[in-house]
Amino acid sequence: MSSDNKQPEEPAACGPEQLALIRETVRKAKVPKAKPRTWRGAALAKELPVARVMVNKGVLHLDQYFDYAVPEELDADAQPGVRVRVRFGAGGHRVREGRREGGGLIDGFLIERRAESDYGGALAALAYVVSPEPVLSPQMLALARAVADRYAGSLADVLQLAVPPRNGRAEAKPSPEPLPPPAAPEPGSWVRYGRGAAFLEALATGGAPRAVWTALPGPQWPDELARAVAATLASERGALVVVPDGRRAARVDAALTALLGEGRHALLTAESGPEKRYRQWLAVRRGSVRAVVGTRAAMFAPVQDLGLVAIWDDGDSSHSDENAPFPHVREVLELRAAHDRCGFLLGSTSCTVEAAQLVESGWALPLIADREQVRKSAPLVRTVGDGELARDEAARAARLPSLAWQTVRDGLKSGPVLVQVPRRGYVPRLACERCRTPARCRHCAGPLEAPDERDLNCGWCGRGAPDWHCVECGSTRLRAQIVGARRTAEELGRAFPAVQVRTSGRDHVLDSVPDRPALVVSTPGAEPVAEGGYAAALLLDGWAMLGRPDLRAGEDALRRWIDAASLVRGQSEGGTLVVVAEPTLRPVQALVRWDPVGHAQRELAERAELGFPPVSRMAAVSGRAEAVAAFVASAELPGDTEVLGPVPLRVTDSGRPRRPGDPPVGETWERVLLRVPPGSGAALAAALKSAQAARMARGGTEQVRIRVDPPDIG
DNA sequence: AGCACGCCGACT
DNA sequence: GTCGGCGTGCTC
Repeated sequence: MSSDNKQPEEPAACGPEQLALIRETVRKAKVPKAKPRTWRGAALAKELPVARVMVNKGVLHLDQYFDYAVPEELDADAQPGVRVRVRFGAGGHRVREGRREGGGLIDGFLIERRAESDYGGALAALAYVVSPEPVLSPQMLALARAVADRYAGSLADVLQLAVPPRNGRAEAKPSPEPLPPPAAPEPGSWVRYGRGAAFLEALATGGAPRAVWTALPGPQWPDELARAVAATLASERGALVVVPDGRRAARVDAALTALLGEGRHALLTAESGPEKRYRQWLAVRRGSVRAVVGTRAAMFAPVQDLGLVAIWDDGDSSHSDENAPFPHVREVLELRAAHDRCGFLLGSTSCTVEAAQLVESGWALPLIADREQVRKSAPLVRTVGDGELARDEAARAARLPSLAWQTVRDGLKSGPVLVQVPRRGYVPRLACERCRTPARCRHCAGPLEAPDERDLNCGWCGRGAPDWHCVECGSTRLRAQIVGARRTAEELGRAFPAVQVRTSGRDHVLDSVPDRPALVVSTPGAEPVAEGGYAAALLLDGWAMLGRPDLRAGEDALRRWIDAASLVRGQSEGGTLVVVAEPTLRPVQALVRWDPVGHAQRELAERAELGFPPVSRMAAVSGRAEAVAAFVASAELPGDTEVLGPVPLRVTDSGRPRRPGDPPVGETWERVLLRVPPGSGAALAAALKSAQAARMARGGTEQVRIRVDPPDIG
């Protein structure tokens, strides 16, 4: 019985639940076009008595709507976008003690009101409207659908990411009155970039410019982002900035407050609790606040009259959502820019291949500074190669080249010195022993792996490579680099006993260090900011970074080096950086020349040649062997799809905690990679989605996971 | 996923 | 005759 329910589940004696009774009698009689039956004793809404509802029931139904009748008493509240609860499930037919039973109450979103339904049967009624707050706007629905399509995922999954859980207390509070738009800001340090001021001007006058911005090293970028936001607000439109972590969100937040004062922007991060977060989200949706800065989940923030979407540091892996269908912030913001016809700004001190592709395709314009500006803000970069290290007797003993010793010693005279060591657990990729060219499969160009000492096979298609030889130099010997950087850092500390050694890493991250001599040992991404800039920096074991079995190894290494190098004083102030890595390698050269864009462009050209993402698009299908095989066979893949594999799915790091997406304990899984040429990505996603839907409809109980743009392809 | 309906074998 | 096995299919 429902008498103890707090929610208005059974609104009235002859409320919607009674309607189901009649439904029993009508059920067998097929009525071709179903106007909702005018059930005895139950008044329906006079206008548009049908509610189309997106039912929140996991993967089961892929993007299917269900029609419900709207009882008269819910007519006013049952507007498009509100949360509703409905009875759903086969149990709904059973009647006991004059009451409809079974078919539990589940959540849904009211998508639209209609005059009639195309469903053949009789409609159940909405149980109740959770709250009249329209949390799902038509634009957000369209965006969520586009994201679901792009990633072969379900709309329900995307909506789960896009609309935060309700909090009644937050909803009851009225949002503050919106402040008037600010005046257009001065360009500030944007003048350092060729078209920087013009970009702001375009935003301020209601335009929708799109740019890939290669930011100069230094602390100005939060202020520059804030000015782009302010310019957009000045045009009476909203703006959204997504950054990788709370630390950087706080910096942009501070810059916005400095520029605009309080009340014009919201900070949406996971750090504030659910109530506060939902309150801010509502303030944004209701139009009280027109600018948002936040982390990943903020990519769906319901900013009204969107004029600008911006992402900072798109190469950072936290821009990839951890939940199905694993959308990436950059891709979602691209979709938003296209849907809302708004401006787009991708900023980074480095450059991803995807960003280079946006420029190359002409979709976005580059915002770059001239070489003179770069020289002013970046340190002097010097390299020590492996060969040099081998020749240097002293270096071999101490495992550190003399140039590095010198640089540290000199640096410590005038300030802190940063030592970047790679994180533990990097599994290096196989490469030619002589020239370090990565070992690739002759058939599909996937990465070669050596599961045991003697066998060599491809990590993508699984074919063996018994007679491998290097395509560049002909050598037949492979090598995998062993890392000893942590120890090197310890030795360094012993070598300078008078100097304080501080560490920053995964477990505890230092925010900043004071401006006095100290050795600061840090893993990539955890580098503290030095108040006056580091006097020098040492980047150790570039090999470990470059040798990771990942398509992005080079790009990631360069990004992390640039991040560290950005904390060092410019070369005009004596800032020096030494990187221990082969100077002939592309990412190393790019660091020396401080040319992340050139690096990404060359990488892009190579990917196009080899048929790698993002030029081609890939999707991974994983599950038990038979399930994967059956799935791939049943999918009507585009004609130009290449099927690579299957290969056994290995969990590389046996000690690491289990993650969602890992196979269930005790099961052995396989993975197939699907690859399509440019232009067929949407067709591939659509094929995968409909194959998955068909499988579900057939009652496929076994798990088959689909991931478009898989992150971990050697 | 649940959950009911349905169409075959051992029981009062 | 009818109780109940779980194979199939539906949920507005």
